[in-house]
Amino acid sequence: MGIVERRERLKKQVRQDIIKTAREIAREDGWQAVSIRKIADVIEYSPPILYEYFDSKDKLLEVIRSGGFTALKDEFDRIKNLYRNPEKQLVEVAQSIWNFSVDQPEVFQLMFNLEGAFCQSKQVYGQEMSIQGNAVWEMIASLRPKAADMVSKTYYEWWCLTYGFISITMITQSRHDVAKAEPIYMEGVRRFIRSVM
Amino acid sequence: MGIVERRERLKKQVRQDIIKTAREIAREDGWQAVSIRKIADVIEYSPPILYEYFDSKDKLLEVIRSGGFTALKDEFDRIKNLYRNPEKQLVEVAQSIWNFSVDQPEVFQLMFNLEGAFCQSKQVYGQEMSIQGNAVWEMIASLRPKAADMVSKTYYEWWCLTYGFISITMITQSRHDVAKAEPIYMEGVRRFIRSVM
DNA sequence: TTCGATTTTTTAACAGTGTTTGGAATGCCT
DNA sequence: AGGCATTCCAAACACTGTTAAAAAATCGAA
Repeated sequence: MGIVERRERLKKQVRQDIIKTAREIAREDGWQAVSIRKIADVIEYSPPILYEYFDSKDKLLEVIRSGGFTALKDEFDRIKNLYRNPEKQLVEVAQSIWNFSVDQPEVFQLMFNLEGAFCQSKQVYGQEMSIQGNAVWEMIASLRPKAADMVSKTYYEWWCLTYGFISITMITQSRHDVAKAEPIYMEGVRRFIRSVM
Repeated sequence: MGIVERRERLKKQVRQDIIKTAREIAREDGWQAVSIRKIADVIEYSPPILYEYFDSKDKLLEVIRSGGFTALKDEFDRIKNLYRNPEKQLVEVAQSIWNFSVDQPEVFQLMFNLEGAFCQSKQVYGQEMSIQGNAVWEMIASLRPKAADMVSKTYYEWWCLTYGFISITMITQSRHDVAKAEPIYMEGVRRFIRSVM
């Protein structure tokens, strides 16, 4: 029965190759340049093969986007368990989002449909960044006793601040000047945290 | 010589029709759905005609984007001349950006390559939102005597805050809930202004 | 091994995209 | 009316995502 297993492994490998190739092209030339045929070229298959692994191009993008949200979420949970101080937690979270956007800009772009990236599935951020069971929401809640409504409002503001900094930096700054913007971002985050404590 | 003038007028009219149609399609079905052939269909010309007015689709988008930045800039200048108090000026500016993003979301999306909109020309925000002669920069500068570096930093933070709020709202909230987010945005703006005064 | 069946892969096509070219139709002036 | 210039479009090219059918490869059993 080793044959079947080997096939399974191969299938998973090809699937991962497709995702990896899509991301590589996107990182190199932008999501605009990612096409089924180009991916097929790289993985050395004919274009229709991709539809054995993903229902459509949009579904492929959705998987990559979803993977990004999951990775971030896991990171937030890890941080929540690692530190006790909610202020420290939030600073670490902010830093991890920043690092994520620097290390995997193409995934970040896809997650928020930036720079020509376009994935239809709307519900993702709604789900992934929703209030229920959200680590960051709970961190903000434990900063200071507050009503749930106020926490949600602060959480919303937190996201706007973070997202604004990162995407404006990503859009306007060259890859070289991004490092210069980081301390401004982190300072803004710290000031924000202190303002709601 | 009235014939030549009539032709000129007609040409300008067609040019405006192209822009208007592109925006209408974008507003209705998103920038992803905007195509040369669809525009040609609406203005009742064949596709090649569009290239008499714009060198490429990207140039057409660039004109629309540029128009958005110019409109905002003019509005900022108007506000600067209208009010004396820099705090009031900035609040008005914030309000006008918000209104702009609500009234002409498709232009806002194109200006920042949001939601699948994609216009190559990178230099635009660099120019339009640059420091030199920028009304908002000067408003921030006159809030409190500060070194130019500090003003630029605050200006950067200002843009991140504004952009973050508007685009996160645009992305996550349904058209119906946008109004609910506005006071949160304006409150954030006021708090920001006070924090740098 | 060889034949038949099943699975895997590809070729070819369709409809759509941006863009260019050649020529046809139109209107203008002499 | 004839010649000229302009305006305009049909057709084509190279792409895109996607699908149907044919081909190729694989496997199981005789």
